[in-house]
Amino acid sequence: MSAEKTPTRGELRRQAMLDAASELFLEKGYERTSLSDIVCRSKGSRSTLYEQFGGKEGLLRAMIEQATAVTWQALNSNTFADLGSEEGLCALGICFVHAALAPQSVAVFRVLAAESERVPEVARLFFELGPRSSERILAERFANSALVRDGFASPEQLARVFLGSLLGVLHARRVLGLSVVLDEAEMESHVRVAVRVFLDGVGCCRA
Amino acid sequence: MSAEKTPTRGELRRQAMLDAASELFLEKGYERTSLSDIVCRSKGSRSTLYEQFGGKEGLLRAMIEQATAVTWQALNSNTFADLGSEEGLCALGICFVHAALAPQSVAVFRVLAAESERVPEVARLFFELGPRSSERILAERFANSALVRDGFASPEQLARVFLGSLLGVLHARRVLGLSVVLDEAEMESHVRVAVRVFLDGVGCCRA
DNA sequence: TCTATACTGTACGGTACGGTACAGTCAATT
DNA sequence: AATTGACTGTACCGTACCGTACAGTATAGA
Repeated sequence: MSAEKTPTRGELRRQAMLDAASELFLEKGYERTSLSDIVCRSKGSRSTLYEQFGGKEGLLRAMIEQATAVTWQALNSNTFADLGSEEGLCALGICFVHAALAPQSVAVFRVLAAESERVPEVARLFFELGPRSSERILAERFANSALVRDGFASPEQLARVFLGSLLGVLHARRVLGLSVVLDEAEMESHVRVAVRVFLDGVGCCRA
Repeated sequence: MSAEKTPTRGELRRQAMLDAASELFLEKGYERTSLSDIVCRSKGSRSTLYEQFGGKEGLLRAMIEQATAVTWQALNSNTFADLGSEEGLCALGICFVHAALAPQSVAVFRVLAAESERVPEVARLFFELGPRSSERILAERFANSALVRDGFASPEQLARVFLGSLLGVLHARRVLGLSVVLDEAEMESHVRVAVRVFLDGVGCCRA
């Protein structure tokens, strides 16, 4: 449908190496994954790796850029027309949590947590394409919305608070490797609670 | 005042090494910090390091356990009597954000993000003494509180949502090394917004 | 002061890894 | 089938690091 040609042999090898690197970085971390591991799993060769990526760090960048693009694609391509409504916020919320907790996303986050000093521009790219993008979308909508009370909080603050409440401490759990698997229903339930709290709070209109 | 004796020479050297390791792991990450770096900065010797910690991984454990205890001490020792009120929630919130965003805490998180597979019990310890502890305190209070509407959400869900909203995406920023320094006033403002949203929401009582 | 203990400083072994070189092999195109 | 370019497999170099050994030195207690 799109302009995709049948991939050349080189493109296939490249992708196989990216996939292998992605898996291994997830399993063992960046520093503890050796080039030989990657070459071995990708069934490619050392020489090709150097031709394609120029070295270990080049492979890291390529892997992160691809994983980021793939994982957050849905969020950035979606227009999210009705962000004022509960339903609209839930839709974005579910999308956001999916993206943030996806195994690939967690893998990238782990690697960047350890290596951000060394590849700061990749860390920035990940954040901009990922969480920051959602933050911007939300802040913009909030700014033109009746949701924001005058002088109460900036749209940016509200966006941060809302997105944080969606993740709760689930992201930290995942990154630390402590998480039980979160099934679809639990996740959706969590998002609904967060959205309700955000819109109506938990204590008002009650006493 | 307490049972602290004047520390022995050994205890002093041990602490100097822990401090040096803490700084270096923060600056360069665990894998990229060599024992020689630590020995050099601590002005100690290689032999002493092995006597005290048994190796690099022992040093890692000791450093994380100490940093965790120190950083989250205020939160776990505080009783937080009035968690039903806005003021009480703000007090806990500020304490929580301080603990979570403290440089030492971020350093530990970074290391554990990369190494959690290798020292899972340390990762669990960090989480239990840190975020999980706050989650428990809150959930318990919420359970005995008028805050929780019947059938709306479990106390645990609310605690997760609330703590997440306190952090927003600030923690991720810090861990990825992207954060501008957050001054005290901004932080407090953020916490106040989060607490207000949690209690009253942002859209209710309005239309 | 004398002695036992603990810390220092340095050197070394073994290993693992990143990166390079190069000869051999395979695949696509004509 | 021939040719050209791309991929493979392996061997190798330099380096860095963990962990150990050991001789020398400072410190605390009798």
